[in-house]
Amino acid sequence: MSNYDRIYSIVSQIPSGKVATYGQIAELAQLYGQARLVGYALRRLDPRSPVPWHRVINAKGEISYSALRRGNDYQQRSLLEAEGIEFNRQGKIDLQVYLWRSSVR
DNA sequence: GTCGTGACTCGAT
DNA sequence: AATCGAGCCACGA
Repeated sequence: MSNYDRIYSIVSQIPSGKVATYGQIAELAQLYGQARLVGYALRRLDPRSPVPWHRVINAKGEISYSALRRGNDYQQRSLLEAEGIEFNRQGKIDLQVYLWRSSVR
């Protein structure tokens, strides 16, 4: 089982209406300290993949932008809002409210 | 096999 | 509050 497989399976567990950070996913995938790898894995994911990639954000509660995504980041925000997640004035998500607390560990 | 890169994070400026 | 630099290491060319 590759690291990517673990990452995808964990991301798939995030419930609708909640979000998780890259670092959090890394920990759950037993890849502590390798948050970058999580982003790496999601980058090669297709936008129409079954994995809810849009529920993964950075530690600051913001959407991580990348030139390589070309507009998909805007779509991410729409998807999250459609699930009831709110963005504050600075385009940030309140992690205290929306962060996913995984039962597994 | 080597090398550059990065949807990140954290602590220090 | 905004920026910077270093750390992390699997992946793909």
